[in-house]
Amino acid sequence: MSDVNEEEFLKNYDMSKYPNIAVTADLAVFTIKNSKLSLLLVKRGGHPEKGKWALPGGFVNIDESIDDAASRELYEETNVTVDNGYLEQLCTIGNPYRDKRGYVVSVSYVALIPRINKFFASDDAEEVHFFSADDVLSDSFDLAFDHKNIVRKGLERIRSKIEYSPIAIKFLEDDVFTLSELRNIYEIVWGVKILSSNFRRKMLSVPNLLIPLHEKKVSDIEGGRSSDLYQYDNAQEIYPPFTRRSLSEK
Amino acid sequence: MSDVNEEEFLKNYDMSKYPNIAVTADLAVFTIKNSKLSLLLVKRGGHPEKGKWALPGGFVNIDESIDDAASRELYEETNVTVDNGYLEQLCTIGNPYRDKRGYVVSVSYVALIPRINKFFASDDAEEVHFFSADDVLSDSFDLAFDHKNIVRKGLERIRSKIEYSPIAIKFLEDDVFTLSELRNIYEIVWGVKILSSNFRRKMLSVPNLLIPLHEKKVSDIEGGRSSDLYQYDNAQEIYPPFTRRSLSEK
DNA sequence: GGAATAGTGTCTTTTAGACATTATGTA
DNA sequence: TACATAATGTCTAAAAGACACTATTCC
Repeated sequence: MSDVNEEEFLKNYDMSKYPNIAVTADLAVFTIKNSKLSLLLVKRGGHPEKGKWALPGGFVNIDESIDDAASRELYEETNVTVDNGYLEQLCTIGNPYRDKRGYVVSVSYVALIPRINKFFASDDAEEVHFFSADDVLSDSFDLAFDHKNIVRKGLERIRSKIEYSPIAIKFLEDDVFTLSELRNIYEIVWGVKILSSNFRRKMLSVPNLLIPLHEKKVSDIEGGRSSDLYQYDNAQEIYPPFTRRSLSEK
Repeated sequence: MSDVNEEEFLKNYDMSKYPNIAVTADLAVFTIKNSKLSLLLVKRGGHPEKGKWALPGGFVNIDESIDDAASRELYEETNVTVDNGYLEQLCTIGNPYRDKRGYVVSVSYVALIPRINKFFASDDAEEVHFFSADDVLSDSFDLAFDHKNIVRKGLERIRSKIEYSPIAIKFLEDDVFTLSELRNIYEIVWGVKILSSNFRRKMLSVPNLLIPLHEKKVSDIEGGRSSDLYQYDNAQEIYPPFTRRSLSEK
């Protein structure tokens, strides 16, 4: 091989010599809806897997990062944004068999968002809906491609990550909240009952996790003592973690 | 749009309409060498970034999964296999700027292998070498592409994962080992000193982690009481985790 | 007052940090 | 015997599980 420099090498470089691989960004977007952990799905409007429910997502463009593609595709298909939520990469699946169109790599993400009402289908999506995560993972629910595996993995990611990271707060609809509301998130995500006194002690013992506002929540429809309000401070971790291992089933 | 069925749709499907994106599998392969956590790097034999040290890896073929490509590329470039080690996906980076050749997505992996002597450069690699992980991450060490970010992330993945997963054992060269040898792995990976009595109590308290062989290790070069030998059983997790937070610097 | 939920206090168990003591090998 | 490391035991502290009890709020 002749001793070309890098500039020369790049000038004649032919990217098309590589296999024809397309890349999608797909998102498992979770929220709490009707006291259930729920997942945002879109009904596919086009082939393949037409008419099946699938994770929102789509092909990465040549001029954007995969992370950017994830946000864009979510917004284009469902009009949902993760501005007040949490978004992290989950895993990447790539093999010749998962998509009949050809070799399609899926880079998947997990998102946590507060419950919202402003979502509606557009672009390729024929319909958009939040489903109970349990329902989606049941045998009778048919998801497009290998998206059920991604959902399973995403769910486990969330269930384990709220143990040591304060991201459960991202499910809350207001930045001012009560300990009961936060505890409720944990109970729903884990499907367990948590003793409120122990939960309180734990959360308040984490450095820089919660700021007490010394205000009471204005009474809801419920009977019972009104609760103190808190705000998220800036803790990046919950240490020691708040584990779910020894909690009893709900 | 006419109402074609899926078969018809796929027959005329043109994958080349998607952006020209290439996918690589790249590996951060760690081992313990000279009592240091070390990382396997290859010196790039071709453009771009020619002559720089880089993670082993390469382009995914059209007929293989990304996971398979990772193992294959590692073997082709370095003749290293992870048969007795551990391999997991780390993260995926994709944007238009990270590779001058074009849009190249890197799917990265972390591997843990016992110390080996049987590695040598082949294929694109001009040279193969294990470097101290600390050296690689120092400012003065120049790595190709954004591989330093991957190394940083891989190192943190390992340091946190050995807390709650028994993968530290994958660093050991023999499937029969002493508690001191295992403790030594933790001390090196975390850069801390661990009290042997507490380490012993912890490890032996994890259900199904270690099988005592009721044999002594045949004396090494050291003076001191000879130690009991153990084997890994089948525990998939260390719970409660063995945390590094309160350990003192080495 | 009764029901429901919030908040406080306390007892106990589990787990881990620190370190003393004993055991067993080599030089 | 001196020394080094392994193994055991013990004291203490941190953290969490369980639960009793008090405080508010709505009806």
